[in-house]
Amino acid sequence: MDFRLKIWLEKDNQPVFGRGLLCLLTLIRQHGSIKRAAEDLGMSYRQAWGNIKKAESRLGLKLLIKHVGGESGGGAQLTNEARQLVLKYENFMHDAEDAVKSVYARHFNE
Amino acid sequence: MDFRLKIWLEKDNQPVFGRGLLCLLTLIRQHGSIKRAAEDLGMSYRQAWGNIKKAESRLGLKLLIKHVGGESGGGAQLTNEARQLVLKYENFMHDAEDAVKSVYARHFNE
DNA sequence: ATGCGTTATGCTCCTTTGAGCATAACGCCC
DNA sequence: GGGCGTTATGCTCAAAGGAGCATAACGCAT
Repeated sequence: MDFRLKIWLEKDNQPVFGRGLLCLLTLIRQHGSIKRAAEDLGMSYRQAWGNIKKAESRLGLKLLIKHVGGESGGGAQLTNEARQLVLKYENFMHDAEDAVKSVYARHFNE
Repeated sequence: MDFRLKIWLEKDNQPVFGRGLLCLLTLIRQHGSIKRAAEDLGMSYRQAWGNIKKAESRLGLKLLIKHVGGESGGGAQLTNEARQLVLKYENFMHDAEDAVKSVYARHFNE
């Protein structure tokens, strides 16, 4: 017996940031490209792009600075707001998981 | 900005108990009937019954003692194992929510 | 025997969600 | 100008999950 946990941020009762975006933005930061980040996650570019757009719309802020055409074909970089959000959510999720883990141990491992 | 949280128990990497079953079993206990519990939750009897059956199969134990026919047409009662599981999960979830709530406050409310 | 209310179960329909295809636009490089 | 790689976006298809309908079986009450 084990437990699982999902945590995400909401704004106006709509989901705006969860583990999916965390992974996506982290990889975009590494690669400088939405396309390659999506491939790394095994998800379609189509979905990655749509998720980001929806989150941006709900949050009311830009997460990515994107440029199309040029030397490498184009690319994407995280805005300052996106970097801050990634950091905040990452720390929050990590601490939350630890907290729940200890609560679980207290309730289930005797 | 706010957060949301989902917690459930797993066995062999398969979900076996979450908020849905908690509500369902609690209402079955009150009403003595799967049908009326499902109606109270606004879900179909079909789904309620299927969820319970699947959980029983994955857990490898009976959650309900059911009888069909008779005075009131039939009914269902929780087994001892079900009552224990409900209690354990309820306490675990409650404490986990409190814990995450305080983690959230620490990270987001300054 | 008939009726009633509940459990038990299959089947069809609808909605959601993601996958994948097809383009278009763009800007560097040759 | 042609090719390449990336962003941008619409469309179609398949898979999953829930809703709801249609029965069947059962056992008490009348």
